[in-house]
Amino acid sequence: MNIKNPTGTVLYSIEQAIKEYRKVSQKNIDKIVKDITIDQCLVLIILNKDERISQNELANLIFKDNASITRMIELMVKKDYLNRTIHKEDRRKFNLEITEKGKKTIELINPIVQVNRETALYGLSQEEINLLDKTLNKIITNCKI
Amino acid sequence: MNIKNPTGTVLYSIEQAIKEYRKVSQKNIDKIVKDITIDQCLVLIILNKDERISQNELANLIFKDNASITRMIELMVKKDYLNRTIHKEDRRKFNLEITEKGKKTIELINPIVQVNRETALYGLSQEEINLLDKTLNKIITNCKI
DNA sequence: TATTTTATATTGATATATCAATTATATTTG
DNA sequence: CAAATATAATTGATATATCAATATAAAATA
Repeated sequence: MNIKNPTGTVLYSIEQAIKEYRKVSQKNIDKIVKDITIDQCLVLIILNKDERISQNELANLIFKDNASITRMIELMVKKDYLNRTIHKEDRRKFNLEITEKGKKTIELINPIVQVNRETALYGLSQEEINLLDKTLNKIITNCKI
Repeated sequence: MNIKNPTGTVLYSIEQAIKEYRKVSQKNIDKIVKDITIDQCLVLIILNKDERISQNELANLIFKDNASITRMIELMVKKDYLNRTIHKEDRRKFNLEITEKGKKTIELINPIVQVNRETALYGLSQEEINLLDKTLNKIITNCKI
């Protein structure tokens, strides 16, 4: 176990890993796009795959509260990354549409995201990654019960 | 790889694991102590081991910004978990002292923290945990470079 | 159909995260 | 020793996290 771990559990290492990853990722994004966070990037990337996704689903996908998503999207609309229009079939919902600026931004950040992931996982074998994922999912299941 | 992973990388699972762990941990703490967060608990636990620690060091240990620590401690003083006095040798620093209420709280939360960790790691072998820690530390090192 | 329940999203309050600028004190260096 | 530099912590501004309460619309049910 790591010396610099004041709790002595691997759960601390999990937190540390994700924090370091987020830090380096944000730093690399900042070099290319000035006014976007990694979570906002993730929103763009997810919407780019399927624009019909609701704010609710989006919140679940990126582990955020509905309230947080509301405010994130507000900002992203203000910064012209997204358009928001009322959903015709279900008037409680909204359509989230990626703007031209949003699309260009996705093009810019896609390679960075790739590099970030490769950087973080450098030197890990596929087997090691699979095992990591498997163990983490055990923990996720344990915590959900 | 997990179906419910929109990014397709294990880094998403890392984030998910720590979020679920924090959620269940906070829920269990709430049952016993009303007005404390898991990060504030961690502050108490760390200070309980060594009260001579500075705010700076504390921030690094729990992956927070100096500014965040300042405000967290402010609150913890207000809620009577900590006392804060000026450091005599270095007048830029402060002594952080756990109050009686803080000490009682530590007694209350210690068993919960244990249970939380056991819950999260239930069914994992020691070997599996060691490997997890090792892999995570590779990622941490990769991101720090 | 009217009422109740559920789902989607917003708002308000408060805490935390992050960055940059600032204050105060210590340490280093010329 | 004086000036420059470094360190510890705070403050301000803005974004995000979280919880509870609310508004609105849709779906279920009596």
